[in-house]
Amino acid sequence: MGMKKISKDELISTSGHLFRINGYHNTSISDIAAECGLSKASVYHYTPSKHALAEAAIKQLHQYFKENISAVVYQEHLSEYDRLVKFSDALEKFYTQREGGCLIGNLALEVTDIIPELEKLIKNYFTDWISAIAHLLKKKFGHDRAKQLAEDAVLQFQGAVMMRRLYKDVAPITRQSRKLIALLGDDSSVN
Amino acid sequence: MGMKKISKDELISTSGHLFRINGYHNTSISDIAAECGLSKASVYHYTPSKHALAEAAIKQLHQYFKENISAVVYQEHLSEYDRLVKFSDALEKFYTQREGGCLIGNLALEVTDIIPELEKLIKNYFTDWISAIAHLLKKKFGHDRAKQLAEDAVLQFQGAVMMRRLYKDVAPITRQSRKLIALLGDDSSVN
Amino acid sequence: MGMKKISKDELISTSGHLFRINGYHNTSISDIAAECGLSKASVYHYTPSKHALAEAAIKQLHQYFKENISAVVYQEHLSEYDRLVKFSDALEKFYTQREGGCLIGNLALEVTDIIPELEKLIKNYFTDWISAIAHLLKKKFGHDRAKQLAEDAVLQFQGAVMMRRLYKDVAPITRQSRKLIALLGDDSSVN
Amino acid sequence: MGMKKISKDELISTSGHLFRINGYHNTSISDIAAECGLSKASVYHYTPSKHALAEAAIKQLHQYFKENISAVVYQEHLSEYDRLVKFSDALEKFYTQREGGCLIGNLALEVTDIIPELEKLIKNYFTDWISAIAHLLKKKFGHDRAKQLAEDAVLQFQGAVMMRRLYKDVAPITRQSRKLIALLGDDSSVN
DNA sequence: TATGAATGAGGCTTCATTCAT
DNA sequence: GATGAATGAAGCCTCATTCAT
Repeated sequence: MGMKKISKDELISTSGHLFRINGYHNTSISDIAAECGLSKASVYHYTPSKHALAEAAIKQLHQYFKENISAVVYQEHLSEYDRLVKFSDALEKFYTQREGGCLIGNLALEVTDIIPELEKLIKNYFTDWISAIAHLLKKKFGHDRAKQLAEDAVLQFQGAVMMRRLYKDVAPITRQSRKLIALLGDDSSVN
Repeated sequence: MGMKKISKDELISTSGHLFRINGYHNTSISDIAAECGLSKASVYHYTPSKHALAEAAIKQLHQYFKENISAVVYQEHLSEYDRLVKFSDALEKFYTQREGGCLIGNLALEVTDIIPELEKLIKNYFTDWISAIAHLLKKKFGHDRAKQLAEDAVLQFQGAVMMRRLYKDVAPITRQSRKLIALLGDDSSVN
Repeated sequence: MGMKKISKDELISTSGHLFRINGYHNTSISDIAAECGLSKASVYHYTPSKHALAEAAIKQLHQYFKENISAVVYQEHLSEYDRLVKFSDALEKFYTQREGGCLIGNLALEVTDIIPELEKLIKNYFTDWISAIAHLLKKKFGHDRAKQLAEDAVLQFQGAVMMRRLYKDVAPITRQSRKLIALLGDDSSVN
Repeated sequence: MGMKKISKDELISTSGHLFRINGYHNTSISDIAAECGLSKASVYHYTPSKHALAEAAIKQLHQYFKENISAVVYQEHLSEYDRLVKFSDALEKFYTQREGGCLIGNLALEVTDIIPELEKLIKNYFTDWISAIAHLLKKKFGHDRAKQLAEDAVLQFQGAVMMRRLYKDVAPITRQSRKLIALLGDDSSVN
């Protein structure tokens, strides 16, 4: 009883996982503890509260997003189009792989009113996401329109992720990915 | 104490309202009772359980949707375009007026795993919605493509509604409405 | 299930009893429930919190004090001396009968820092007590000195009650009662 | 983390300090550890339990009392009166300086039932205190009356210390000190 | 129909304590 | 000696639900 069973990072990602799949309220500290092979009390060795766990999970995911998904966007040696493709693919893969939708989107709906501190974090995440896309669209569409298109792209992914959860079908996600890429594609028919 | 006469319908819509604004888990029978001017125990004269209340709220909203929003779609004496405009406007108004997002979308995320009976109901709702839109797009786009476009439209509204909740800005909703209409619009440029 | 097992007043006095005997922290809601023949959850049918129970117990005791102990003090048709005797006897009887000391004195030490709302209530109680005694001493000693003597009398009772708890001997209480009466007695030797 | 070397004595006096200010139940081992710059686990290198800490704190204070406060009482080369003045002054200073009342008095109320071993220790402390005072009063008042007066003096200090805690005013303490001295004062009038 | 009373189950959190390093 | 990790037990409180009136 002194050998680490898990790291704080693992606790947070496990919590995030459960929150995403089952929802915040529907995930008890007991569930988290069980999933981690810890006792309930031990969870509190790593975190002061369930709220804090949600907060940490959001931050962790945001960090992951920055490092593994949106980073390409700022690799200025690549063409905007290439960057958009890479970004979009990464996003698609990300949401295609994990069931249960988008942790942050889900938490946005479920706990924003209950844990006001999270609102800012959640907005930060989406704002970053929108900015990343807008950054690539700016040259072609101008600042304002790029912003709008980016916002729409994000909201489409969120909607797609919800549909995927409901219908167990990843097609909508793939489709939004293609629509995003098409924004910088030659021309033609995609809407 | 209250002696307020309320109808079952009012109870259900009040429940739906609270579920939408505060979430399912974050709305207690007590909250519902208080909002209706009833005692907690009295709520159980109208419904056998909280689950049932969620179920009823979904059905009620679905019904409302059919009667007040999607009905136009099948008024075959109007042009597809006119019907789409009316439908889209109704939808926009619907989501623009009520804060807290989409009851059914929210419930989809929060209670689908916990009350399996609801999954079918929720799917029915979205399927109806998709069908309604697809019905209008069929002639122009063909069955399959219409279905896809309709699904995308729905998912865009859902995403927009989430954004609106987060950023307190209805613009995204309005935008999705216009995009939907543009699908049958004369020419080009909207994506 | 539906027949009253206890009244709110009984719950409060039972709580007060246990707080006085065992202390606030050392009395659990479980203990209170058991003593009342209720389940833990049922306690919350009558009170919103343990804090509130302490608050209510203080108020209840204060009320009892006003109605049954300090009331005599203001029966202006009696001589000051007679009133002091009656008051002092009542006080002696009160503290002699119940083990565990003074609820309010105990709570003053244990929860004042933890439930700041209680501080005012506790002060109110002691201030009333002091005022009652001072009211009787005023004529003989003048306002300021009467106040001091009254404060000392109160503090002596509190100290006596603590000693009684420790040594299981009521003599100190009886002694303080006599000393208080002697303040308006003929003259002589009591200090 | 802290690596602060502290002695067992410091741990005990810090514990006593916290117990006095915040109460026994309201002071956690964590609090004590933090105040000492130790980790929670390290506290257990100095003491086997929280109970033992309370016990040690009482003994430590008792020892302090004997060495620094009551010692004068037995310096038979001084007059009783002079010794009483010195004793009383020391006591007044002692209780005036430290907020939170009397550790031992507080513990008497809060943990006597929960840690029966402490009862004897607490009685010992007060018995020593009473004996010290009685020792000085014996000649003038006779053994029995001296004992009573001493007990009353102690109980008055305890009451005063409680009042001081509640009203943040040291006057009552000072007053009891003067009353004690007056017992051997030349003449009359103090009660 | 309406509701006050009651409750089992469960949720979050704290805490004293142990133990391997 | 010092401490991070872990935990059983317990505490406060909420909640959906039942039932007698």
